[in-house]
Amino acid sequence: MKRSYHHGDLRQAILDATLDIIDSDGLDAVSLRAVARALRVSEAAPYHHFASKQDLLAVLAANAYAAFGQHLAEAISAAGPDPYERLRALVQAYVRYGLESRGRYRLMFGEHMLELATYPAVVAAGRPTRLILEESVAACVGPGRSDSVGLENTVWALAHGITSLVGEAEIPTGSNADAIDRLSEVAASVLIGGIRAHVQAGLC
Amino acid sequence: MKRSYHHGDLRQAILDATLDIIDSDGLDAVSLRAVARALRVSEAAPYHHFASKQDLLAVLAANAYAAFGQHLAEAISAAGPDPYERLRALVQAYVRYGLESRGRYRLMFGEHMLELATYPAVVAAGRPTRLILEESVAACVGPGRSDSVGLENTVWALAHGITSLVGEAEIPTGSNADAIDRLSEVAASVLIGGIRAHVQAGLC
DNA sequence: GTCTATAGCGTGATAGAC
DNA sequence: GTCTATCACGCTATAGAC
Repeated sequence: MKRSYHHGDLRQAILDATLDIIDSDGLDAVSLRAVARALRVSEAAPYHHFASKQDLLAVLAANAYAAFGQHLAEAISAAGPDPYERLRALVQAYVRYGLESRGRYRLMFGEHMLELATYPAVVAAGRPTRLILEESVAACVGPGRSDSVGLENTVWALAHGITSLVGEAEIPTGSNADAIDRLSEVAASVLIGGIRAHVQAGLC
Repeated sequence: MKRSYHHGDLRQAILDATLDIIDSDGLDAVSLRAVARALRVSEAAPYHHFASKQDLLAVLAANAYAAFGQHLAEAISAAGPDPYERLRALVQAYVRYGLESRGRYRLMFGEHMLELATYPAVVAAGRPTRLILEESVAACVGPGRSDSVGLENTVWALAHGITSLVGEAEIPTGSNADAIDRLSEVAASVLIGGIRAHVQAGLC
């Protein structure tokens, strides 16, 4: 019986269906009614598994961090031993992923996160991803340096800024992957040069 | 007669009331019905002056660029003659304004701009603001350099990234203005160091 | 414990009367 | 130029069937 969602299958089916909608039609296309329709279930059914649309998105956002973090970690590993080259690869991979999976990226870092920031589970799930950022920056500035949280946030903000502005078509690239890579490349170079100078000046 | 909106007063009243809502309750609080209620006018009345909510927001977004650009220009002027110090002031002013006027900032650079990017008037209105960015970067790299569009976008992305992440509480600052300024300061320093290195390497 | 049916309310948008 | 319906659709809560 395909539609026997009793015994807990519906919860996972809702998560899967919502992710499908996010990937195919974008984050804004998500509505609990659309999810219910896709699963041929009543409009109220999802509410027995998620108290609100926000709760559902919070779970999905928490899940999404794992895939994102793993993607970044792999890109860093493939970049070799030099910490600055690894940082460059991190920025490049961050932007690429954010634009190729725009729905999921917005799910994790979009404007609705102001409300989702109140979910401890979401915040906790995002921590490993930020740890990758921290480690990447720490590897550049060297051990024993004083806190480099400002640098980490700078790296993050730059990667997020490119992803957002290109994703919103404010920086026009015509979805040209090469143009996006070039922009990431320039940004990463500036970042690396800036961090080098910052470290040499003993500001960190 | 206070409520004689005939003869075109209503259009301006709608623009004013919407901006009031954006400033006081945020961009998400805007609805044409709320605007109509505030003006004690029927729910359908706004539609005779703006074909859709998007059209209304597009007009406001176009208007908002002027104030933002002027704010940035003033901050740059007050920073003295050194182009790098002016760039630092630009970043600082950008982030401050974006967070102090978060509703207006999202109106100009938020996620809904993907749709508004199709409005030629909006794109045109945003150009002067981007010109300020271009000139600020050009003043650093010096005249006669080849195109520095990558650097401009890098500066913009960093400023936008900080504004977004702090605004969405992803980078926690507790609305502490000093913490925000410190972050902008570090980011601007990295940016300046990176651009200097970029220029010295002859990459621009 | 799981799902359906229904209803309340807010929103964007349109048609036709004044 | 404005108003009074009216429709379609979204989120959410509640009552009740199984």
